[in-house]
Amino acid sequence: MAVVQQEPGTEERILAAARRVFIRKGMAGARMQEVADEAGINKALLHYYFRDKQRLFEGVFKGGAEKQFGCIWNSFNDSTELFDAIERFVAAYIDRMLEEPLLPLFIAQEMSRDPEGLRAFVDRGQASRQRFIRLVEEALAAGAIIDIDPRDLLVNMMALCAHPFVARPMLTHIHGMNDEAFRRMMLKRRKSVPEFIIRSIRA
Amino acid sequence: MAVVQQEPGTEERILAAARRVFIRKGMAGARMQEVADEAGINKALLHYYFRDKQRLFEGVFKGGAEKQFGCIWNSFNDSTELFDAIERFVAAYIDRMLEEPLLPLFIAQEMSRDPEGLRAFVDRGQASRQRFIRLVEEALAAGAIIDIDPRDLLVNMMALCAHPFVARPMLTHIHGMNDEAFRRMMLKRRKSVPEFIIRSIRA
DNA sequence: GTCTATATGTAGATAGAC
DNA sequence: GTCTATCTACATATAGAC
Repeated sequence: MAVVQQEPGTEERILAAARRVFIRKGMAGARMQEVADEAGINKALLHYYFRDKQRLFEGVFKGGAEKQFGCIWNSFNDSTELFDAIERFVAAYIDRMLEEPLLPLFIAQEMSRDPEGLRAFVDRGQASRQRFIRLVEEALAAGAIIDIDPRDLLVNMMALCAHPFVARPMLTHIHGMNDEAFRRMMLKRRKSVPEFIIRSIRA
Repeated sequence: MAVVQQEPGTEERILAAARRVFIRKGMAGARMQEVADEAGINKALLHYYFRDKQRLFEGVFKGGAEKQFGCIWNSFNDSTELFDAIERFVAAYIDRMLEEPLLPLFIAQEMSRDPEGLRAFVDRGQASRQRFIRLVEEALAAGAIIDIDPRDLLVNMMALCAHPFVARPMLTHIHGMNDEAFRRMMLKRRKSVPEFIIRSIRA
């Protein structure tokens, strides 16, 4: 069976458009008309493919945890040592979010609106978090780091990665940055954040 | 003129109710009906006091930067030395947000929706940020800290304070915390975060 | 599958009595 | 100043032709 570069079908165009609109405006702010426009169709057809707004939302994000964050959680599987794991995690997180800078704020928003709903995003990473905690315990046993709660450390790592994206409008305004300058700042942080963390926990 | 404990008037009840609803649901998700209900009045009266939703929103948050974040920015004015400033800032930030845990996410959300709108929240802190940067430069000149971009340091401080509130639904679910457990965690971070930062930058 | 046209529901806003 | 009732606008959703 020959695999050719397909024109994206209507359903895929809808999903892609809906994804962009939902992430930009959130569930509450998104408009079916806007999705239809971006997909190059009309509202009726949108409802033909996805009966209502809720189902469209789920169609876009259900089971998508793997695609959204898989590469980030998996970064823990590539490491056998804590400092290396930290470097890889931060790099994976920032690289992923540079592709879709509005994602962190969107996830936070929707988890706050409907805590049950996007739970899949969280549960998926359970195994990887366990693995991370073990790396911390091993580093502690080896005398490589000071005594620190692994969960606190993970919170700090995610905070240092995610916050600049969440607070992006504030930061860009304060420092008079454009999109390109923001990108450069995040690429610098890709190196400086692991250093910041490791300096803090090294024994 | 005797100052007595007044029953809150209608306008104040509206402002308080609107504030709660806006912060809980965001501008897009908030409903005038819900505000009216919480204020114990009807929609018509709401429009009598504030012509439309936009004006109600501005009535609640315009010029409120001082009330929202004043105590946080001012924390820099109490210190003559960097490490002390960091401790006070983190404590002030976390204490303030424990009073109103949804505020960080709300601000991020609305700044993203309308970057011009809540700019006052940002500009207000300009002088305090300058003061902080000077403290960093002095500490650097005194050989107390390693070479670090003061702006990056400030971003890290805000990240470590704000992120747990932004990601609160995720964290509470992952760790199976209730509200009280979350509060305890943040009170612990009130001490551990400054230590984390200072360990990282100390020369 | 895709469209035009329309129905239904809901939220914001106003009119007018008291 | 506060209410009931109503209007208008808009967003979601459906009917039905092609």
